[in-house]
Amino acid sequence: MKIRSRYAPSPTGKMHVGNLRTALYEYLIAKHEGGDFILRIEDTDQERFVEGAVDIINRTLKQVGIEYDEGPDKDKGYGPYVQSERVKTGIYLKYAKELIEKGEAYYCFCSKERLDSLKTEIVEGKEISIYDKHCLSLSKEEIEQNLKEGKPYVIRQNNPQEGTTTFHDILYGDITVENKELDDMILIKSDGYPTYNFANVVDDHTMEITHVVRGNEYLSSAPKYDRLYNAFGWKIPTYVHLPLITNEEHKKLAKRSGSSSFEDLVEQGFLPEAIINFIALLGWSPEDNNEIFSLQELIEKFDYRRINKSPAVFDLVKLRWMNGEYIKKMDDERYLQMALPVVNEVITKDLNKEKIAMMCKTRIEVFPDIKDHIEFFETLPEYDVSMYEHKKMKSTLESSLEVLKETLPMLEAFDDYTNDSLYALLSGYVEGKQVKTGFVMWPIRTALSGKEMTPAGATEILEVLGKEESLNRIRKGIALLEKSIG
RNA sequence: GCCCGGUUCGUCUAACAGGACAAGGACAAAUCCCUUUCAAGGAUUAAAUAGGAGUUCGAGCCUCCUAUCGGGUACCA
Repeated sequence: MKIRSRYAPSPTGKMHVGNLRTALYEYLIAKHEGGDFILRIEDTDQERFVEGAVDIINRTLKQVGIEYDEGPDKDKGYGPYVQSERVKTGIYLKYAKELIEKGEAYYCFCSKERLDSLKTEIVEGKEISIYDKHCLSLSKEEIEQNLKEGKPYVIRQNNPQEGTTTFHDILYGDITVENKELDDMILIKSDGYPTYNFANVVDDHTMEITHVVRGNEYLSSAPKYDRLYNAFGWKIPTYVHLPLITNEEHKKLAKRSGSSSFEDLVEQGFLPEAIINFIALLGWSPEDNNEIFSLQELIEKFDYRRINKSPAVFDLVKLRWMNGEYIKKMDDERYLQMALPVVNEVITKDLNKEKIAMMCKTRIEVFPDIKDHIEFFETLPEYDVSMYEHKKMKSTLESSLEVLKETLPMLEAFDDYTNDSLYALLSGYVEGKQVKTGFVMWPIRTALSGKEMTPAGATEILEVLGKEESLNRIRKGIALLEKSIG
């Protein structure tokens, strides 16, 4: 049978990485076996609906390269694909009534006040309430009467007080619960909209969904789903409940953490393909030891039976590393396209920006990292004279001063400020002096940059800075050293 | 409270259906090589089966208890 998987987000705001992972896994499961991936918008909660959230979903999927076979704008006969539109077709009410007839559901006219009075205990700030099946005992006449009067009602699932229900999850195996633990959850709300729980079951069935991937938080309500499916006599889809993603403190990744949504990450300079790659590995691993995968490779390798069931910490450090790997592999054209804007933010002088950008390619993990690397090109920072001392280079204040003083006239007399020529020039000096290259390069680089580390060597910096600015900086270095030595 | 889950190096994880006392890989860390500084690249090191019982010839894999983390207990999804 052809796999039909679905991603069914609620348009309530940003795309949380947990949701993205769900979408990705749904997509991979389907595509791995040539199935269809469907997008369905679950907007049954009008209160939480956020304007523009659907756009975010669409944009995100597009950016990461997940294409759906069916969706709101791609009806293949199972539409509509937006639940609020499905409500208008009367589909949910129809099925709810069917359940009532079967005795698996019932009308409930209880007022909010009565419901509140049921809330007996308060544990850790949470109110515990169990519906007492009050309205189950209503007679047919009473129900008719209430309905006729237009009394607001909801439709609740009628769960038995005895026996057990077992449902099956691909990862967690069989989970059995006592039926008395199953509350009579609401299927149809008083505004006529179905609850998520009910809409989900109806839609998954009518859309012939074969595989359902969702967060762990639904594990508890899963048995109730099974009862619904069984009541209708429908085939239960394959369920895959995913472990949650936590932060470093092993707490649920909060919306506010600043890096919990796809957009946040993109804003921080992460590449969509790196994010997808990283997220795929949160709870799943391939058979071999590879870690870098394109979406296409993921499709080929993904086997949902290899999903892990323990919670995963969202490790930003590793994501940064992975992003760096992607940057290194990027072709130069695309790299420059993304790097140049950052360079331009920092460098206003007329310098070779492309060259500057390219220097950073193997040194950054995220594009904004470029800034710190290149600021010295724009302005020479104040630096401490002690920076001229370097054990490994055998560089001291005195030796640095000597090197700078001796190379200055050479550089003044030289006009071909290109890396190779400059390197040849200074190499000549190095040879004549019988010292290590670094012994000469260190003080020059220091004078040019005022930094302990730079994305390029001395001669490259000379080239980019140009003759005039370079000489100025070296003279400044000499002055600093002379003043310090006294 | 009640119900349901999870627990392998600091982190992500591997270990075929319980079978080798070096429990593998990656990130991070440390050391070394290379080097025109720092990276990159190469090499190496340290680091884990939550605790306790039990089943078994044999347990990270099975059972129970404890601890701990999480989820649910909504006219939210």
